[in-house]
Amino acid sequence: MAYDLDRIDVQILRLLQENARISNAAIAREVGMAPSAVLERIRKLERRQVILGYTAQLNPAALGRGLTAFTNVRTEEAVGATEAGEELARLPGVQEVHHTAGQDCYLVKLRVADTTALAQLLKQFGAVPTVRDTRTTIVLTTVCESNPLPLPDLEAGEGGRQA
Amino acid sequence: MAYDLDRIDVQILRLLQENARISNAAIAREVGMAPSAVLERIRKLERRQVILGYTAQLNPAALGRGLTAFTNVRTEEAVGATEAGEELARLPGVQEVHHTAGQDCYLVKLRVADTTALAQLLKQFGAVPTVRDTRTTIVLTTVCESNPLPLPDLEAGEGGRQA
DNA sequence: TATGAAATTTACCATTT
DNA sequence: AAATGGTAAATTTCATA
Repeated sequence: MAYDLDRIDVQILRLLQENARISNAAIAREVGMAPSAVLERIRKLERRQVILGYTAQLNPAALGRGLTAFTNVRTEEAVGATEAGEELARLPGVQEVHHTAGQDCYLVKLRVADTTALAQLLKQFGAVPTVRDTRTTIVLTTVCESNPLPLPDLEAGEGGRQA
Repeated sequence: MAYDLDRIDVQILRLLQENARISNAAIAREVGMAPSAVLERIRKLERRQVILGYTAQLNPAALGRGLTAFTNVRTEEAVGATEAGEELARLPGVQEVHHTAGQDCYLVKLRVADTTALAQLLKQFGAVPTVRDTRTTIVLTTVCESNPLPLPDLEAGEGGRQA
């Protein structure tokens, strides 16, 4: 159930991960197939949610969100509940919310303009029910973000055909 | 210098962030402009690095990387140095590397298959010069990832025309 | 910077193998 | 599943405003 991808699927994924705006025809040339066949594979990958979507990577600093931070949010939620996390995720500037093992904690990735905006956002965190406290780590420099996901390198099939 | 974007640029960015594979023509229809004008704006946004690229969002679990973790890596580097971070960033499975304030620390986002693969990757971290120790937090569930970056809502210009 | 027209390329769909 | 072929649509360049 995990992945029934063949070599061509992986090639297509690699190309799309590298440049999501590449044309179908260009993909077809790269993989040595007819464009219609490539299109059908892409549609299938989308349908099976191997591809979740396509997005432009925007420069946060150019858009007035030059400050990145990670905040650990401790809550008093029941075990396994994620209501607080979902509420945090709705606040503008919150980019990721992960529920972590260890303490009853969320790890939240933030994009804000400056420390003033950070303070305002953290204040909003405090207003979310069950939030007990927060601990924030400010990012000084980002060495790398959005490294590509390593793709399996298959010689041929991988277990079988695709559905 | 930060952003000389007008309302139409922001509209274009919003559409591309939502679906990077949207056609030029569709963008043009949405913003009420000729496709050629939209194309030129996109090229300019790319040139000015407001748009950094376009990427497919892939499902890590479907690609055999169902385990997400964040690792704090403490190093003995000189202040401001990022060689260790750059080396960490080259290891397959490392998706982000941020240099953080507070301790001499990197915060690293990982995508691995399972705890065995995690152990192997952390062992590689230990082999990087100046790395002193690591502390890893495992993600149980991800409430949200890749929330869109909030875009400025401009009524008209914002300071002036674009370069 | 925007438009509109023209040439090229692409996407899409029905059909065949 | 993949290729083919035909039509509509989109991309891109360029002249012009």
